[in-house]
Amino acid sequence: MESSSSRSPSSPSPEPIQFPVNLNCTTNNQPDQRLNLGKRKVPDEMDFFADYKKDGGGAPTFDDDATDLLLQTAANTGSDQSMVETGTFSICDHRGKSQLGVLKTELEKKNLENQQLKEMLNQMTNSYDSLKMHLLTVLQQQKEQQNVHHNRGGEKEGQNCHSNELIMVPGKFMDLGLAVAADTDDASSADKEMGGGDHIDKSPENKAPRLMRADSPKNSVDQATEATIRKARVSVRARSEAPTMTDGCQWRKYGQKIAKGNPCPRAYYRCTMATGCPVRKQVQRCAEDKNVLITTYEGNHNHPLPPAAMAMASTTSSAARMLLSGSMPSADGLINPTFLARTFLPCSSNMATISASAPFPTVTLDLTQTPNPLQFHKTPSNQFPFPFPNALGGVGYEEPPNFDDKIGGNDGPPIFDETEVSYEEPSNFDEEIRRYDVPLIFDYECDNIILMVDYEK
DNA sequence: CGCGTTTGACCAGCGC
DNA sequence: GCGCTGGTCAAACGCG
Repeated sequence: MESSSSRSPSSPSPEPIQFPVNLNCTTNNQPDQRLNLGKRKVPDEMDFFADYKKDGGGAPTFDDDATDLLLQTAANTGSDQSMVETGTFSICDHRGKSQLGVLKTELEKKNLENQQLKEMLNQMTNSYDSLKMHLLTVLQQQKEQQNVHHNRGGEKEGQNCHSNELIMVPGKFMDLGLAVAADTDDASSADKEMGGGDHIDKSPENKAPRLMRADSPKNSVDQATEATIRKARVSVRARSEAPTMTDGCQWRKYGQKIAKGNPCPRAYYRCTMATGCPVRKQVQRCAEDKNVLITTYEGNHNHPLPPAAMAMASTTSSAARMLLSGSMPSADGLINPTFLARTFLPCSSNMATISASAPFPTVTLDLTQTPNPLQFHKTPSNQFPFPFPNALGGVGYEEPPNFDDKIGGNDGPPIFDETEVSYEEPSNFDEEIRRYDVPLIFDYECDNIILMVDYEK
């Protein structure tokens, strides 16, 4: 935050900002770089010196210069050149030897602790993987049972009935999801899915089951979830004085309506970043609180997104995938999406809700109650336990033409180093950050940036 | 002149 | 069948 917020807003050339999400505290932003710690070979180092600097524990008489000198001693074992050059050898000699031992012990302790933490992480990852596989297996079994049921009793009712019946039943979004085309990489099919740019899902064929690939259970479930999410909507509630949310995409207004029960007009936008992009959004102010802007996204982008747009898209798509996945049936019945939301989003337990009463499953992200704006969170790796490529809101994993120049990668989304998150923002990123007071959540395992937008100032 | 917004009309779905 | 409602279209309009 320091590097992004302290920089002059009128800085002509954007420099990479170092988000302080640093697992290993390599402290690039620490003012004192004389330690030259970057040459050390320990990859997963921790800044155990911060303890000394903070509370002086174990070395109460240290000042920073003395600490540096001692560390030089430790780094240059066998050579006293540095100490001689500083002219403080006699002062630090005895204290340095004792402190060197303390530091070595501390280093070993931290390495051991680091190893234990790694083992814990591995165990948690393994448990998560096994749980996920178990869930997918159960889902597949239930799906097969449902297919058998519909084959027996639902044949004369036709395909439309098949999907319509399921549409309103919580926990059966999987079947609803199968009713939509899955080939969204194809812009034309995506457009067709949205009604060819005219009407959304008004043709009966759009509701007919069209895709049931006999892939592995995992693929089948993932595809179904993916399709469901394409169908789903994500509603974002945020406080804003602006007429619309700036989410990084380009939108064209194509309609406005006064909806029932809300005196504020509802505006309809479609994405204009690419021809034929099926993504729509609706913007409406809350009837109860005019300061609250409700933005509802629908559809998938068929084009690459700029980083700023990817952030918002990641938020919506992640929420959709998480909560819709949580709405799928489990062995013990319906998994409570609120439970999942509070499990995976503990910092925002009241933020995410899901509605199955609407024609489409709708996820609502309430960002008007963000507890800690401007606070960076290091999320657990299982915060969003499902992959979310190109899901709702469209996290396009294709780079824009100049994406490589900005991110520095050739394949896929921006890759964040596990030990140091570095990211070069677009030219207006600082402005966006300040404008929205955006705290960032990094899901480092998924290489995902999640913008939690709090418009309230 | 091109592009985006506004706004009334139109259409489809749904409930009664 | 009718009316209500949500969603979209498209002509008119404004702006740079």
